Amino acid sequence: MTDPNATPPLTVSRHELLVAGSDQTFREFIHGFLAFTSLVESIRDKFGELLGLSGAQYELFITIRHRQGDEGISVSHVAQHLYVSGAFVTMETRKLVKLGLVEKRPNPEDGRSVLLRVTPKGDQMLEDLAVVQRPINDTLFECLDSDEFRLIAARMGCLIRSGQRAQKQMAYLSQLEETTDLFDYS
Amino acid sequence: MTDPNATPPLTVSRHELLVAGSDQTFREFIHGFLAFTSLVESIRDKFGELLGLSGAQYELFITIRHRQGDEGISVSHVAQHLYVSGAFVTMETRKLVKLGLVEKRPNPEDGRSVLLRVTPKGDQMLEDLAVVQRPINDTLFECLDSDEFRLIAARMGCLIRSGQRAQKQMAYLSQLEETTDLFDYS
DNA sequence: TGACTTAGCTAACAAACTTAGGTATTGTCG
DNA sequence: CGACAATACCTAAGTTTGTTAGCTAAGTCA
Repeated sequence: MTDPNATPPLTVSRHELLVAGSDQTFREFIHGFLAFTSLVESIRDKFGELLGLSGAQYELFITIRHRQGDEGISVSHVAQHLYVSGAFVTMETRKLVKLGLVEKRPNPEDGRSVLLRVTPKGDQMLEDLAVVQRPINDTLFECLDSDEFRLIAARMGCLIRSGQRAQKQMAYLSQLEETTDLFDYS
Repeated sequence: MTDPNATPPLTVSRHELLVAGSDQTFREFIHGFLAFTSLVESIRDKFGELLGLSGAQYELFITIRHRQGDEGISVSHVAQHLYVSGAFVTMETRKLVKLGLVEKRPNPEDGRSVLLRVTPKGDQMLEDLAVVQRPINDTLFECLDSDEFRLIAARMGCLIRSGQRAQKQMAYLSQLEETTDLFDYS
């Protein structure tokens, strides 16, 4: 028999993430974070729509521009940054190339590799879009003052690295599960 | 002819979000935020997998528990919180009901409405899962100290409200576009 | 009562991916 | 050098994750 008054077990243990010994704040924070994420994604879909792109295509597009450097970025590197399969990048990139927004050229240093770069037309489209993005982004982060924004921006790199560690840790744990069947509720 | 040395237009204008008059930090922040979001989502998919659920089902599942209160939550309210269609909630909920994790009962106060609630079996599964979540969540937010965590957690509500405003603003602007064809690059 | 709106369901479809399997190229090691 | 594994990309087929359209039942309100 489960005690209906039992406190559910904590979903975090670091004392920095507990408030009065409870993970309630953390749980609220996670749900809030996910809700905010949905909102940001729906807005990004609209940005893409203005350019005639799907949300995924738009994300691919701005990722290429952000990472292209002087020479361009390879398909596999884009896939790594977006955490999607290379095959998906190949397929969606083809559409961007067809639209004249991205160009592909062979990597002179590696015959297997292809370098992706945003075309001048693509750059122009993104510059035009900024007119729309500006007021939306201003609204989106209205809550943050200068110090708060800088703090969070400065933490992003660390958060991504810790996220990658957590992801690996999770992969290990879930592979462990496979062999022990701890969660077999069938 | 486009001047290759021209600075791209700003994607934000609030001075709080600009660093030395540039939106470079903001752009990095957005890309970092999206990358972090992908990592969190991939981890959540794994949590779901341990319970035999897809990522979307798991998200639905924990959202029902989070919002059910004493009486349960309606299909349409869940859909609103997750920003998905009611039809999708109906379909995925059916699977959770079949697995015995969620129960549906008619809303005594409204014959059209159905109330969703996590069953004791479902609660037990989520409690067992906490053992795995704890170390992963600890790793995921290693970068944040107590003050930073509390600050960000305290800002979530405001961020969601501003996100909703931005979403409406965006819907308005994009509907405006439809009639003016400002972004017709065809 | 009649006209409209809302809640939920089903079915058909579209979008956003993945996996499997192929080819060409490169790196490595006896 | 030659064999062989690994890497980069591509294509095709399938899966997951949603959506829209249209229906029924129930509530709202003049």
